[in-house]
Amino acid sequence: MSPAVVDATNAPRRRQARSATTRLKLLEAALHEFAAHGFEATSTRAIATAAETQQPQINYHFSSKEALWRAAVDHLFERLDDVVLRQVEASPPVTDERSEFAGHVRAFVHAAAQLPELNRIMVHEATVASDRLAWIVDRHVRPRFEALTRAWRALRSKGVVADIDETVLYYSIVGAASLPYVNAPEALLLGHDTLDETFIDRHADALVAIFLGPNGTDA
Amino acid sequence: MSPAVVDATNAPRRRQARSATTRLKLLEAALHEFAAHGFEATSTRAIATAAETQQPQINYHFSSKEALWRAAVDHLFERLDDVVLRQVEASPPVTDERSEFAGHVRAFVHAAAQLPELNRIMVHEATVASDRLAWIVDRHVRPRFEALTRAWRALRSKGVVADIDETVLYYSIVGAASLPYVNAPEALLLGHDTLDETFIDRHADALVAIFLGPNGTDA
DNA sequence: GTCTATAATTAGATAGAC
DNA sequence: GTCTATCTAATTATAGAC
Repeated sequence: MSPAVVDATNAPRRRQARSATTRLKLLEAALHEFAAHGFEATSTRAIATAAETQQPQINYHFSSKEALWRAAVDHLFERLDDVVLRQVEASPPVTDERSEFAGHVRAFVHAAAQLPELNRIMVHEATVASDRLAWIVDRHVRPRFEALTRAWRALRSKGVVADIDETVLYYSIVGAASLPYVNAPEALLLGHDTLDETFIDRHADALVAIFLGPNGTDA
Repeated sequence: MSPAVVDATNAPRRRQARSATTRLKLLEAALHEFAAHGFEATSTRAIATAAETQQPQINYHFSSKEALWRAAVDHLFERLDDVVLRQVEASPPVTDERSEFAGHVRAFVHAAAQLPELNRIMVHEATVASDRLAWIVDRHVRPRFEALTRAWRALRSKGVVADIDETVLYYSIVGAASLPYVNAPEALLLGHDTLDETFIDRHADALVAIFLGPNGTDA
């Protein structure tokens, strides 16, 4: 093939590849900025600069700032499921429901540390009612809330865990598991690196022991 | 006294009283708005409107938006100490260190529910390093962090509580105690009113049981 | 001290060249 | 698809009348 023909056939492909790259870089930059500052306080210019592109690219690829936010949140929850699944699969197989629950608590602690953006975006949004909050709760939070509370109810009715209300338990576990990573910049100022692997392991061990008793991992 | 004399002596006093009222209304409105939206996303116009005054009053009374934020945060931590002290004094007297710690956990849960603005402002600020975060950590967080970790170390060295790292414990307690109230609008969408008194009591009971064992309140 | 008017920046979104 | 230039609206802070 002559160079002219090669150009004619490959140039569109290269453009498509670059477009996909721009889109992904915008998503990643948006996650980081929205998690750090919240939706309103994040400027589309700051996101574009972090993504090494121009501000109007946001409207071209996502039509609006809010559409970019929703795409970034969807992307983030996909990654959460990946991380949790990988963690659960990497742990030794479990025989009973209580150690299965313990495994999920451990997995969620590691995911919260690995994806601090998730719980940061949640607390930025959850402090006031809004269309964005209603959207994220309907689409992502409620199914997870119901899965966790259902599992806890099952353990509770069998009498193998403490007699604690499921909503109390949900918020206590999520709050205890996420705050060290949501507030990592604060912890650093206090002289503690919560993103250190040994901290994360101690944290996961402590939460399993606290919420499921000293033998949380065994039968 | 003639009306003219009364006016001459009382008008300045009335103006001072109105000034103090404007200042206080701005402080309260600022707390509510900053807690809901975070510093950058809160407009001084919204604060002034909520305080039923004009936007330039903020610069007159506090010189800048950031100075208002600092005054509001100082005001908030004063109220936290009030609420915690009142709670601790209202509970039955304690005989040992473990039940004293349990009383403080209970008091903090009630304070977190009564002053959701406190932990909302903390999470809005703590997700990224900034001058405001450094200020609030140095002035308000560090002394409280050190008091709690010191008390836990004492209990731990006596072997009367679980063997959990003090930094892990601090963030787990604060996270578990505050999230239901920080995220109260989210919980409402899930169908749970976390600001209901019976929820708060169940929550406080659960945290004491979880972190201090089933006999947290006894010797 | 309170209030209106406004100055100086910055925001999200769009037009149009390439 | 990418990029520059720009429109409209909203921001914090200030000037000055009362």
